Amino acid sequence: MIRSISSKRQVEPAASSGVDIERQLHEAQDTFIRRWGEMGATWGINRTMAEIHALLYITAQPLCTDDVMARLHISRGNASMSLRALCDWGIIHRMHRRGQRREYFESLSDVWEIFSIIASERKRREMDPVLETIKQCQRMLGEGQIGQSAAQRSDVLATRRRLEGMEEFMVVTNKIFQQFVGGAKAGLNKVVRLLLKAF
Amino acid sequence: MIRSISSKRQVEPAASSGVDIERQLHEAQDTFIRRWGEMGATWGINRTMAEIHALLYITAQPLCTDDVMARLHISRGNASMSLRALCDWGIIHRMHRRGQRREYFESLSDVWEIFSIIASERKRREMDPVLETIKQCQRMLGEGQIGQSAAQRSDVLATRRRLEGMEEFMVVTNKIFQQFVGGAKAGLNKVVRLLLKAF
DNA sequence: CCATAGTTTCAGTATCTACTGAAACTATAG
DNA sequence: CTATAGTTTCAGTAGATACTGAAACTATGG
Repeated sequence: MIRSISSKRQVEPAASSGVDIERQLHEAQDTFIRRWGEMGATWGINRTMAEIHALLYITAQPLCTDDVMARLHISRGNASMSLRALCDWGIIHRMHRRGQRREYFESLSDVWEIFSIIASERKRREMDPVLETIKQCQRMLGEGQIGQSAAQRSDVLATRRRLEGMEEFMVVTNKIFQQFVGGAKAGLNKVVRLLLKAF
Repeated sequence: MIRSISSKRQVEPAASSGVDIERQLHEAQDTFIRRWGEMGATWGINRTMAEIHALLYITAQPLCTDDVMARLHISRGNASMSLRALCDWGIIHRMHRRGQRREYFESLSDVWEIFSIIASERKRREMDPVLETIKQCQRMLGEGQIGQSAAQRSDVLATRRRLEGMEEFMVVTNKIFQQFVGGAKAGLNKVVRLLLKAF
């Protein structure tokens, strides 16, 4: 019996059925989706949102809310809200099919664009507040440091220098970042072109 | 009464006491530490570790475990383990003071170096596995796609194209990244110099 | 070998975030 | 207006992570 199965495989190497192919495609997609979700989770994007996006990206087809629910085993509320959030970010789009009331969603196809959107959002929400805090700290240390002991003076100076170091780093990083992001929207960007030329 | 207070301030503008200065420094440092901890949390570095590092960075002084515990109100176990983890990462160092058995810790002072260490670690833990998964998916779709319907063939091809798009993006991003990181260790790096020249 | 400083482990707990399932609400076609 | 598709809200809960406090363990100086 075992032999007959394996011999069958040998006889019909190219005859994998349509069902097999579909299952294989499905499995490959799920592998990608799962990994993408895990990565998203450690990047401050919640797992489900990352998975929905991965699904739309990898299938390269418009799917409706029920498709997403079924494929990822999530509730209607979750699917609906997550899809809306992804639309708000602009990394997926709503799509109508004429003659159908039902709405479909599809992912942007350009990875550079997707990442530039995500990255800009993260910069705004995470880098900018830190820069603001650094400035605030600098203001707090800018006033009234006359008359203290030498030791205190040097402590204040040391902290100020550290704040400056951090500020400089973030400002420069932001500049690089904006080049990367701004350029990405116009296809292969300036930074990339420069780098590929240079190395 | 109110007037007398304000006039006193005018008369002695430079006479803020040593205690005031210390409190002010302390507050500014805490502000930074808190914000840094929040940022770390959304970046996959846990809040306490980020705070410990922020403390050592911003005070610019070697502190011992008990200092850290007291300043951040955390338990001995937590402090000890987090300090060890930071040492393992290499963004803080142990330091001995002669004649004392007690160990002190101090932060690297170069922000570029700190970030290149953190970033490399994140790349290794998060980007690399994704690249690996993409390759795995490609292998899964590389075999046995003969004999299926035209629709199935096109689905498989579409998914393959998406995998390729993602792979290309990650490979290029990794290259940029390594330049950034590798160069950072040698002070202002190649990427930065290129960019500052170009823009 | 003892005393002490320091480190690691761990069970229990607190905290946080995301998710479900249901209900309420809104929009549209007929 | 009614039926239906679709969206939003929310209370309760599940699951994950990180933290504490204590105990066990390790290393070192004397």
